[in-house]
Amino acid sequence: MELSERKKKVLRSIVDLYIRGAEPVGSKAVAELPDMNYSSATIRNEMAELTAMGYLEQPHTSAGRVPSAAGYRLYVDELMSDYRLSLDETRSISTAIEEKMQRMDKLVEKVAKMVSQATDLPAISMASRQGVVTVKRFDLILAGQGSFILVLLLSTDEVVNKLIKLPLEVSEADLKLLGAALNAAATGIPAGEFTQSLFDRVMGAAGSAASLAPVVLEFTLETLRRPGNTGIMVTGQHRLLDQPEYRDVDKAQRVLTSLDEETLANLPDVIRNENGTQVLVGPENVARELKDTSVVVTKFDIGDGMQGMIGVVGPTRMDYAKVTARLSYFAESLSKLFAKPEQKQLPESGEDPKEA
Amino acid sequence: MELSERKKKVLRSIVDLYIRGAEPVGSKAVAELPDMNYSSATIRNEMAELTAMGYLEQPHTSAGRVPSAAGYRLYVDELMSDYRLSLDETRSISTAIEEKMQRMDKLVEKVAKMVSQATDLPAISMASRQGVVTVKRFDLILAGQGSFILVLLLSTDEVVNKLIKLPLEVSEADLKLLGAALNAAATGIPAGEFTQSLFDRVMGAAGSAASLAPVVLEFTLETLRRPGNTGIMVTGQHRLLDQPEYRDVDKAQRVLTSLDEETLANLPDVIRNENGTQVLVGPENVARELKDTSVVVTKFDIGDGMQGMIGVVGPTRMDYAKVTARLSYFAESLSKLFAKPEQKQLPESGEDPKEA
DNA sequence: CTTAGCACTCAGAGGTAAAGAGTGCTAAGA
DNA sequence: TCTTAGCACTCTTTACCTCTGAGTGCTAAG
Repeated sequence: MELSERKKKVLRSIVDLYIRGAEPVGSKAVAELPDMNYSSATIRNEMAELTAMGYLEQPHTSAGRVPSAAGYRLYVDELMSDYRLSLDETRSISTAIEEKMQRMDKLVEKVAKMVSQATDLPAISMASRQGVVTVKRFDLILAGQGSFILVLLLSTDEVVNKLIKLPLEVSEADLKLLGAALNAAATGIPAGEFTQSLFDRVMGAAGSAASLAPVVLEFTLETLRRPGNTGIMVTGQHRLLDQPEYRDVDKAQRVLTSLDEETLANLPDVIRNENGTQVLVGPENVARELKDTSVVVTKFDIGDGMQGMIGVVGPTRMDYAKVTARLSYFAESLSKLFAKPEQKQLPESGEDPKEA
Repeated sequence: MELSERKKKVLRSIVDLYIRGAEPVGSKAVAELPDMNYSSATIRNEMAELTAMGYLEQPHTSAGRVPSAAGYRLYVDELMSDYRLSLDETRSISTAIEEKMQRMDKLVEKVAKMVSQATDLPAISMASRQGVVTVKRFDLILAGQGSFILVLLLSTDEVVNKLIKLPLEVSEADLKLLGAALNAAATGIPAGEFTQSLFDRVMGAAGSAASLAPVVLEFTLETLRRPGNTGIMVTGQHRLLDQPEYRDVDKAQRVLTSLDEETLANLPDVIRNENGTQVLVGPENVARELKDTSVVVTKFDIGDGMQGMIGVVGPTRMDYAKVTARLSYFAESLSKLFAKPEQKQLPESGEDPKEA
């Protein structure tokens, strides 16, 4: 059954008011809104019906109404007015993002921090690699007695390296031989196709350097297999305590705990299919602990088959319009940033360093 | 003035009781302890004196006593009984640490998680490089049209790399030339001595590849300068809310906020000089917000001029004996783990990969 | 269909009294 | 001289009460 225009207006007003005030909304408050041309009694009737229909709830008889999960759902899907970012907001977001940054995952993490700050809520973030990765090129560099550096250039243009120390002498010639063998047999091969026969082939071709091959191949396999996900990061947990609904320590505790743990690990599954910004309202959520908690997440591409996800966790009452707006803007900025890094200065490049 | 044995005993009992109960301790409770052979009145007298001496405090007239900062200090320094880790505890700690791990900082972070779990308190961690770093060796690898990989082997045996993309064609010969120039002029040089004349020298020696030199040198300088610190990580914040003293949301909020922020940035300074496990009691602490909060930290060497730090943050009342024991054990295990990695399997080596 | 009015409900604030914990001091006992 | 029992006193905590105010649902009039 479709809601009347007036009901929608009332519902929207209630959610809006509740978002600001975090307190049950009474008929009078709604009636006093500037563009609400009905008396509180009329509003009361509408509210009674909305309650019967399940869009509103009443904590106790003499309290105002609070939106139910269904109410929020409707609000998010249909009623929510677009929140326009002010010029100031966009500006500060943009300049913050443009800061030169290095590692992709660090960047996403850093952005999450900014999101958390911008929304005054805890933020979650994740960077993940999508699709299959292969090695584009192997390089082996002699690095002294019994040690050499293995450098892998991946199909994603990531560069990965490892210093390998062995209890046996390694010669330049051996490395060359092994390098050639690897580049011939193991480039362009996804982790799934690293079979025994591949190992054999490389070892055969590597001649005197055959004994080095297993170490190298194993590391390579490990690298290719490495789940592309950087794991979910959570930042700004403390901001949750700013929210009136978490003045109750036990509640806050429960939510914070499930944020910290691996509870969020299955979040990606929930989100995977959809694209863009999406809102998970309370009960729809993964963990039981997150009952009156909502999650707003957004996904974005960052090129080279990598994907990022940033999101915000907060009370179901949170200001969806604002949060969604901010989040989308961040995501978009990030996508753009990664889409055309070549337009930047010389020293800019896709990849990066930093080690153990 | 030295305390009488009995006073010490009373003080220790009070701290112990307070650690368990988180509530002011009365004379009766102390008198009822099994090995306390005095009546509550006697204890009361002792307590009055200890209060006068500043080791105890009284929240209000009719409440029991609470240890003052000085009281804790004394407790930690002299009175605390050794907490012996049970076999179970050591075993679970050891096996957890022994898990094969990759990046040093990730490892330290992971250990922090375990510490947090083991102590039921938030944990902080940091990995830092000590002393001056130089480049041991430069390598340049051609990686396609207009791009090459720069690989730096550092004095710490870390390997750092960067994929550099340039809008100009690069030849194998150029790279060789540049590599030679770099290895001749810029190895063994700390960041502080990267002068203009060094730049000039490399560029002069690089001939046709001179144009590539600035990018490479800048990145190198950046790498060497990069503060060795991985930044302080905080895990398990939510556990703070388990502690009765943080049932007050505002308080918890304040502490959590200052944990999250850069407040901890100057913690290293406080700790730098000392070695081993140390306890910072309340007021001694860095941030004002951490007033009735204590920090127990421990530092340990992990070879190659790297140092680690793990610690625990909790109410001043925390169980110092237990926490200190756990922490020391973790630190020791980590030190050992890093001290002799060669005893492990072949593929084990000092360094590692992963990029972004 | 809208609105004014009214009786009713119920959470929360404020105030008071009783209970309970712990103290300091005094005086008696070892 | 040191220890301990006893007691008056202080002060927090808790329970309980009342009162207030917000908000409701219903009814009847416009």
